[in-house]
Amino acid sequence: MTRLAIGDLAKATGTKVETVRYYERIGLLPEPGRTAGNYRSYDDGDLGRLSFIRRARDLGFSLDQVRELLGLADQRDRSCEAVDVIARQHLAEVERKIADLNALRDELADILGRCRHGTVAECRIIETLAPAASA
Amino acid sequence: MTRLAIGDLAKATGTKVETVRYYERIGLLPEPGRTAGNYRSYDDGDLGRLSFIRRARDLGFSLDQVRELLGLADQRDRSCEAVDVIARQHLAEVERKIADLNALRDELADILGRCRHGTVAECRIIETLAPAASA
DNA sequence: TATGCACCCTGTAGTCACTACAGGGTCAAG
DNA sequence: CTTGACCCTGTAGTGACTACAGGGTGCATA
Repeated sequence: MTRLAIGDLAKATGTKVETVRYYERIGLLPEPGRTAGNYRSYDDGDLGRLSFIRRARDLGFSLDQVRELLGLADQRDRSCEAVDVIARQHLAEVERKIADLNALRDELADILGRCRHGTVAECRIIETLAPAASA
Repeated sequence: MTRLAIGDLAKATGTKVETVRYYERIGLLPEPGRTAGNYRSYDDGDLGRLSFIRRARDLGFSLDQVRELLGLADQRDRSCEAVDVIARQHLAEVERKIADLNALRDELADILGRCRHGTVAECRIIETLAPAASA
């Protein structure tokens, strides 16, 4: 039975120590056992759970979504439909963000393309930002 | 000479009243004059400045970048190179975010495509999240 | 005149997901 | 026996707002 200190757990999952304690504080990780010297002591189950959390975070799921996914992952006999729904919602959200950013990029590129590199007074970028021409 | 109450200014620029006060607090908007009843009183200059801020924010510039752009906009005789640099940096940042999100979308779509809609125990999504199979 | 209502004021705390201290304790190596 | 790496708790900061609580102002209507 492997016992891990918080630093080992953090390193094994690419997490900062403070973040591990933060996840514990918000109830995402269970309170681990303690050593005689009051150090947190983790096992393989904790390692798996934290890996799950980090992987889901890397995929852009919010901590609330991660919490739901963790809850679902434990009910092994249930249908995985709820899991699918969360992932699908997240995908839709990502696609919306991409569309927004694409529009933004086009607008920025357009503005930049019109800059003639003169003085601020005749700068198209500033002009675009201040539509009504004021101070 | 038009005099605007904070609510009018907010409405005219599509801003919330609290946000206007927040911009004042962080020094992005100057402290306006006050009426006898201690209400903030704005003029056209304030309207122009807030419009500028909102437009820049809509284009995704950070408040620090907005602060710089506002400072530059006032130096009408300077070269607009610094303006161009800020905008170019922002464009690069937006393009980086788009690339990241595209990669994320592909990964999510891939995971979702592998879901066979059975039980959680055999769910590909959960499996993908927990690479080492633990609880 | 009273009263209702929309608007305004200040100050503080909450959001999200961490991150960064300050000020201390523990433990193994040299 | 001391040095250094690690650990502990608790609090405050990040960005860009947003949301109260608890009060004051100003105008129209009954």
